[in-house]
Amino acid sequence: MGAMVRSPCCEKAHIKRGAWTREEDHLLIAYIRAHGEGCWRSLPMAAGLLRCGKSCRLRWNNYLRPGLRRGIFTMKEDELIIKLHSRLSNRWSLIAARLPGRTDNEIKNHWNTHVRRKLLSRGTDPATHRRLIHEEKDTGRLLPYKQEKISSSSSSSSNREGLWNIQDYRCPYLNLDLCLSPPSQKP
DNA sequence: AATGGTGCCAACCGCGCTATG
DNA sequence: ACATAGCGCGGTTGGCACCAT
Repeated sequence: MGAMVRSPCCEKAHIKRGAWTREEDHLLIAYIRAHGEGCWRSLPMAAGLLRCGKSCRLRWNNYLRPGLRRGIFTMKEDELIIKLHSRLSNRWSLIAARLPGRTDNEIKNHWNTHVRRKLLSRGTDPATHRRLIHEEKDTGRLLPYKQEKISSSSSSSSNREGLWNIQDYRCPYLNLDLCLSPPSQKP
């Protein structure tokens, strides 16, 4: 069957999946301490783990690697995530690169569970970072911004172009000096 | 106390990109 | 120039913890 373009990431035989145990964590940490991060594919066997390399990499990057700060996101982190998301959209790895100690997975989870709600409660569409509007017929329902609806607002039309209704929600991120290059990139 | 619903997060899946032979 | 392997990313989900009924 030549349609098989890609083999599965792990051999079918005896590969463990699901939550990592303490013992597995210790094996992975010990191996990487001794040998450094290298070839993920060959790591599991060398480290005595019945996992695929991908699973090891994920566990290391998202949970075990040194320098991770886990726990509650601060308000400043939240605001930074919102800023960065407004510029970078769902490019979580780029966002994570600007939040020391946070992983892309963690930020993505945090976004989906907390930040989206926070923005919605502010009347901001989390996908576009634009104002949500109330649909009059459908009481209280928030909809994504539609330009033709804005004329009913009391604000002057001078600010229309930006779609950011600053008197309702001040967007602190319009003048960010951000770029898309990795933060560590040499000038 | 038992059951059903919801929120959360660690981990998985599949795809695209890059390196390598 | 091409095929393949491996890695990294982002979307998605399984299953646990917690809460309401």
